[in-house]
Amino acid sequence: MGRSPCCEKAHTNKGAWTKEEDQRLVAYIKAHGEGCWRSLPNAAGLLRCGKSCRLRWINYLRPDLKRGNFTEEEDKLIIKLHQLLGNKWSLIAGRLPGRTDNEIKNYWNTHIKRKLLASGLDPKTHRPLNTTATPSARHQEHLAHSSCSPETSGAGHSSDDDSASVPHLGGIDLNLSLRPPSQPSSPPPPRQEAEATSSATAADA
DNA sequence: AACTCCTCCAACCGCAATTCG
DNA sequence: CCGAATTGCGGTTGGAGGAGT
Repeated sequence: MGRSPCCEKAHTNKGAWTKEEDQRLVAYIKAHGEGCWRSLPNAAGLLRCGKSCRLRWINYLRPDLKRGNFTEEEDKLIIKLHQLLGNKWSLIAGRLPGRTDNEIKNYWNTHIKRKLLASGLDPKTHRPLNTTATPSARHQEHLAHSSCSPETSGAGHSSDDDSASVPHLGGIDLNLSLRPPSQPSSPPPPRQEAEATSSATAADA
């Protein structure tokens, strides 16, 4: 139809963002607000596709981003939320003010995953690993060494049978109005779920 | 001191969901 | 109501920096 396609424009930059690009993007969004990513690059004088601009803003330039190390509480919260929601990073991020889905995803893959592995838990299921099925002993050993703090082995869990129970994190109110993924009672209304999350997010800010 | 391997983070890619003409 | 365009999400990759040999 009359609409032009997303980001197949001839000259769009890729790769790392320059300071100038960042400045342009920030300045534009400050002046005009978020949204309309499709037309933003043109309007802001950026040779990027809208997708790229959105990602850069969400993950890096937004002023309300926390950035920096995750606290022990955030750590536990992520584990618990992942236990409930699975790889729904955007939902998890919705419960962690100042954190982005990408950041949490990275943090999960680099730190938490191995933390769980080191303590003998399957990061996917949050259940004890079948030690006989160890795929790579060397890797495992590596993981065990690298980021295994003393309290790790007991960190976010008590036993396997609590894997589905709603957490009672010390001091952290999850306030989840979400269903665990293992509840197929109704066909997925995905985006609404996200909204419910974000509205709940305000509560723990 | 130089080289190699490993880790981490930012960004890209493709797909699914939602919105709009 | 249908189909195309746009947005958002999750998985994956590439490169920079650091640690170890």
